[in-house]
Amino acid sequence: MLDPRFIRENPDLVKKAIQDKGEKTDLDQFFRLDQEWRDLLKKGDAFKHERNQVSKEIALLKKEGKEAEGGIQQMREVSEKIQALDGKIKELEEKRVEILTWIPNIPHPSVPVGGEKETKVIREWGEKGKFDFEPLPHWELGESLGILDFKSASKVAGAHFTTYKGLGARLERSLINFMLNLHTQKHGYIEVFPPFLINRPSMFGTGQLPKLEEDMYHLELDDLFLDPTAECPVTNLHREEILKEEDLPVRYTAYTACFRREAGSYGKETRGLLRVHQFNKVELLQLTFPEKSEETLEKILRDAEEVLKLLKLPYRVVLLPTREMSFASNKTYDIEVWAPGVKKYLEVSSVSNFTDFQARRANIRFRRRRATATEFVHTLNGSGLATPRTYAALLETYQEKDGSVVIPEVLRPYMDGVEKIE
RNA sequence: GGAGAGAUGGCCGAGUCCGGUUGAAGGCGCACGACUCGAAAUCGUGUAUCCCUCACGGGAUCGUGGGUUCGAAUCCCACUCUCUCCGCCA
Repeated sequence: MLDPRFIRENPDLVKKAIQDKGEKTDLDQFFRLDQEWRDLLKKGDAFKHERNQVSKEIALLKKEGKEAEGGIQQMREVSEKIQALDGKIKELEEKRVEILTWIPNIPHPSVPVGGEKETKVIREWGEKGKFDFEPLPHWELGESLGILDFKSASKVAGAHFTTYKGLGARLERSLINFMLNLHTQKHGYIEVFPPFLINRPSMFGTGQLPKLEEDMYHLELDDLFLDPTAECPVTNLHREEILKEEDLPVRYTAYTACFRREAGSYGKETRGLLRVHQFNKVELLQLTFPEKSEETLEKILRDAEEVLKLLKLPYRVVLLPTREMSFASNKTYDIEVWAPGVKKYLEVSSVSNFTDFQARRANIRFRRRRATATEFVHTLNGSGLATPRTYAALLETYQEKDGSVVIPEVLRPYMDGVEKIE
């Protein structure tokens, strides 16, 4: 959510952001409602002031045992007016906030304007391996090795789910542990293990609601959502809080399962592990000072890249253009790992600076030492990393001609020394 | 799921029966100042948030939402959450 005052003062900037992000929010309607709301608010406050004054007088008179019927009569009328006004004010306020929640965050000036074509490659890392045989896609490798089983998963849950088996399950768990250890031990994050079910106010807080309701699994009976990304539960750990200066920056890393309906995203890129309804992800998240968020974005990006470097998986970093980034984001980098079997770069991480957008919705503030005013923190997060596509790239990159897969060295301690799956 | 207790400012905690100068006593914490070579201790002062307004000022908020009333932290209703006990259960 943007600051209404900022919107009033920078209507053109906000309009441009709406346009650049491909949203359709009616800003003029917002201004009409906002003005009307403020006018009525002023009127209502004047009546309330009168009521408060006279009520005090009545209290005094009563205390002295005197008659106060005149004032009471007068206030009866005023109260009716207040009630009528309050009704209208509330209605306007709701409409106003409704529009407010549909205004996206403003993209950073460095973000290219436009759609997918404008995606900018920032850097590439690693040598794409040369194979003296035709590398297989991970689903073929996984099934022939007996470590990935899509059939049994579909029996249990449906299409686009996976069962990991044997050393395959072990490999998945190793990846998660490796990443968590890296981020907690080398990068200074505190590990958290949050709930996987999330309530409506929290989902609003991080900006998934109202826009993405259809993309999430929802438990109707309890009105809870299945965690689509650890960003949701972890950011909301601090919802409605005022942090102290010394609490910042807050750095969390969290493993969670992630659940996404992926409604409407059929087509290509859906085979094997490329697009699944349930996956594992280790997330990096920071709450920080407004003046620090830009450098923090770069830091989180590096922390996430480190995972691929250690796994020795070639990747590239891209800067998303305005239409590709999320509603709440100010600037987003994607990390894409090279998967030689499917011969594609696969998105394994999305690293975003949300500036104060989520903090305002979730009401996460901080106070500087010696300051009286509160400020909104800046929230940032990035996957560090999502496992399915990392797993896919790993199988495809480390495959041998005989269909076996070598375990990257950094993972071997987590695999009890297993060097190869065959 | 059943029974009971509770939800008040950064924290603890009065006030709620008997509605009225209570945005809220007291304490802790924190900030500033005095004392001190410095510190501790002590003393003094200050210390919720949000909204409207250029400002003066005004309004709102005592878990959330309704209601009663001229007036609600205080009365009524619903809901949410926390704690204790019982039941059930991975």
